[in-house]
Amino acid sequence: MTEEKSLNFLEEIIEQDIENNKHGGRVLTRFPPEPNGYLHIGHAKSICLNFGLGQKYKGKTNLRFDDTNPSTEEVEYIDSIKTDVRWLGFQWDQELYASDYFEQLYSFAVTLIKKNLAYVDDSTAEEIALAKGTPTEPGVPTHYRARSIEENLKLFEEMRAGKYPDGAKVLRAKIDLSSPNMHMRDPLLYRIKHVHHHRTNNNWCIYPMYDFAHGQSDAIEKITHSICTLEFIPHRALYEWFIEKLDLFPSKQYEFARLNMTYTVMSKRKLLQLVNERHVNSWDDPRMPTISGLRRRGYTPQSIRNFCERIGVAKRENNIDVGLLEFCIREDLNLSAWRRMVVLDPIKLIITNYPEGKEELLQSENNPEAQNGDGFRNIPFSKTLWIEREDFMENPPKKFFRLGLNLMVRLKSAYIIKCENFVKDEAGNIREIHCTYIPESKSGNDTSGIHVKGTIHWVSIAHAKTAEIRLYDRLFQVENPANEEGDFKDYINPNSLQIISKAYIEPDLATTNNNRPYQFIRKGYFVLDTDSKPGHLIFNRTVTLKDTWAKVIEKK
RNA sequence: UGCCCAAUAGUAUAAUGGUAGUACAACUGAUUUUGGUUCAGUUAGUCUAGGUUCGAACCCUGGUUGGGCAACCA
Repeated sequence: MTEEKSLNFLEEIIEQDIENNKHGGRVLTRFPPEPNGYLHIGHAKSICLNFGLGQKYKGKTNLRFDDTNPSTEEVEYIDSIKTDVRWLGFQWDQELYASDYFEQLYSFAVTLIKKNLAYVDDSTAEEIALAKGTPTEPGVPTHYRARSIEENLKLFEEMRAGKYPDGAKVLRAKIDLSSPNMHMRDPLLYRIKHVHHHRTNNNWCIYPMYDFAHGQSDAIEKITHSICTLEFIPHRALYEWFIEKLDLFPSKQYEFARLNMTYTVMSKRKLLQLVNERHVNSWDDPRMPTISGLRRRGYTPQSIRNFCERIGVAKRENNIDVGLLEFCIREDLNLSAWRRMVVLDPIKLIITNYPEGKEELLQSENNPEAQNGDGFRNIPFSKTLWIEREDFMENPPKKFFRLGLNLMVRLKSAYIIKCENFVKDEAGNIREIHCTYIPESKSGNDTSGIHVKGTIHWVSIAHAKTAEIRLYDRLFQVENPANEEGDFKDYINPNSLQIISKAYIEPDLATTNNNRPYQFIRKGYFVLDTDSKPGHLIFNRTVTLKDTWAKVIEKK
């Protein structure tokens, strides 16, 4: 295989396996979420990895819900996970559930008991934890470890039959209480939980633990490459132990480093806290790193897939610059977003030599980056306009290519104007800017011979419509909130959401009613929010444009 | 003071015993009716000490640093 791009370590393993005709060259991966929360950008990395490997090596990928803990899992999460995976652009081969295998897993457990490799332990959770020892001291057996096979068989059956209350007994593997790997010190296989399960209802009151369910589920499905995150490395020995002792299909587990990203948190627990404690409005709040949040924010599946491709895959702990994600969405939107003019912070501009009552319809391209231009729309022009307050300065610094006394700029798709005067109120605030325009400088038909450095956006006051605009910024003020002293929530950015209730938009934009991304010229990329209604448009800012001028100003 | 994993520019990620490369970020400049885009360029890296070798980011040993492991969570 002659690839220009180098392979990541998983691709290397798979290509070697294919070369050695392992599993007849077959590749089958799986994405195994637990349905107890919403998917986030870190899951996107795993999804792109698993489905991507399946595609690349002409294999398949299953979606398997790891639903072995009914006390935290809900159908709501299953639906959102399926929606998010599909939205990202992936198609699973089979939709499966670990709970589909409960009967089979039970018989696996019986097999282990019969081989004297598992036993029922009546100790409490605390007693078991204590008897396990510590990483530096070996564990000791509880006296239940010596139970006979017959007794274990009987007790385990009674556990299933519901004879015992929650916590009364557990089934444990009998491995090695002095293993340096804590996970091999007689790990728990089954616990009693008299809880309704969203798929098996009340059929079961004992549920398998992750370690006893995951690997066997992989084996049952004949998964060839079971890819998980680094924290499961110590579980691998157990994973292989079960497969060996039960003589199952030899699925192999491989581990990669999970995604971390600057200025956000990624653990389900922390995200749940942000929602429950109302630091954000919902799981799909556009400030959340959840897939649903990113979607609502205006991120495209393509941009997220590109991001996951660019960050790579390795075994090293990482903290990816959120700037890379922002680069990926700008890159994508630059090619597709229609340009529109919107004034967020308005100030009135009067063109003194433009006839009162005159109107012109000016043409402007929807997207200068699209090969064919993607068409045009008309924009009404008149004597009085809204422009951005920050595009005028009373005392402009050098290289300020915008408006100031006697300075000239072009009004995008319209005329070149020159600032002649401005009006202040008693408080000293600038209320109006007075300009003259140059009739020969009309866009597309400019015979004036004048060249100006700056171009600014505008909206005709008489024709402007309004919309609510929600400006988002990073949710946290520090790069790695989870690693800071104290509570991560102390580092929440108080200005992560700024609402502009009344921005002026060009009339064409007021008719939008779809998910099309827009670039508000010179301001950023925006998309209609799900709260938006025909009479009350709401736009979310997906990301700002790169702003080198802001950087220059900041330095001064 | 046990076991396991990792260590390459600011952030990620390649180079698999033979020229340390790519992307983002940063910085210059050109182009531009978006201070956007595009284009050209610059800065900047092998944790450390030994060893093997003609030759080491890569192999070996010790150390250092970071991370993980003792849930009836996954």
